[in-house]
Amino acid sequence: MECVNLYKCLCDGQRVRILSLLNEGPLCVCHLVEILQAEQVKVSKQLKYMKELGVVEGQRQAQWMIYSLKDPENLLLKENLKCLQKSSEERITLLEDLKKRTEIVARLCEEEAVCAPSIC
Amino acid sequence: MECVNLYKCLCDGQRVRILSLLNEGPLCVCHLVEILQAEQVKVSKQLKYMKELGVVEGQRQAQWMIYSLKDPENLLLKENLKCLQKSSEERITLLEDLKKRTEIVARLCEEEAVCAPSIC
DNA sequence: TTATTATATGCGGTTGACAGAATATGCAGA
DNA sequence: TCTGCATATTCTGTCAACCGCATATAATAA
Repeated sequence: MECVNLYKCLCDGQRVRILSLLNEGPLCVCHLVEILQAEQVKVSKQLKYMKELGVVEGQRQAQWMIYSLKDPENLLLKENLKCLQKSSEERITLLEDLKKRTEIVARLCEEEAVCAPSIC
Repeated sequence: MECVNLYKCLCDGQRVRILSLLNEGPLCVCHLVEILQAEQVKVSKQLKYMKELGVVEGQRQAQWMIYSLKDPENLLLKENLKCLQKSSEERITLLEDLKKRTEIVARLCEEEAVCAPSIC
């Protein structure tokens, strides 16, 4: 993946939040929508945009789409997320997102939800 | 400066090269043009773009404009440049640019050029 | 003043990104 | 098969970004 493509993703606040979430592990669209409190269409379009840039990838699991980072080891992405989560104006939002994610994942595992195997 | 603005700068190869150069210290437009082997108009426009985003700033020195990073200590920028210079596809280009810069700066100091005080 | 060098701006056109609204697809269960 | 849920795509319009070209400004030197 070209670095420039990664930066194209990072230059939008909502995409940063999505990447920060996916950095912790795969998630399906409906949970992203829930965490970000955004419209489904918008989230879906952001994911498509990042997919075309080779930054994320999606995998169908029954009627859900599970998205994940294409290269979870990508140093450039990880460094940026670390930086952003530490000291930016976005810090609070990103940390709250991660907290919500933890709750959702716990809930899914407990309920043994259909999409759980890919996420937990 | 908002992080998003920095990423907007980084998502273009030529701007990355300019930032990598300015990270070593101020430079005037004509030397950027020389190093990047690009048209003056284009470089000037890139600088204007980054100036409006609050990432670089310019200062007139006689008939030259000396550009520099607005916040030379910005961690996010420095980390990204370090990453890019180390392990990316752009590595070779960036390092060659820095080499050319060293030569130019040495030349300017030796010649005691008018713009030297701001650069050396 | 005029000429020269360095740099910036304005204009027309093209492409890219994003929004809102509507519609389509894919899958599962009855 | 029909229904419902989750997700994606298409369309239209708008605004941002970028290009090439021409021109303007700013400072200096002659």
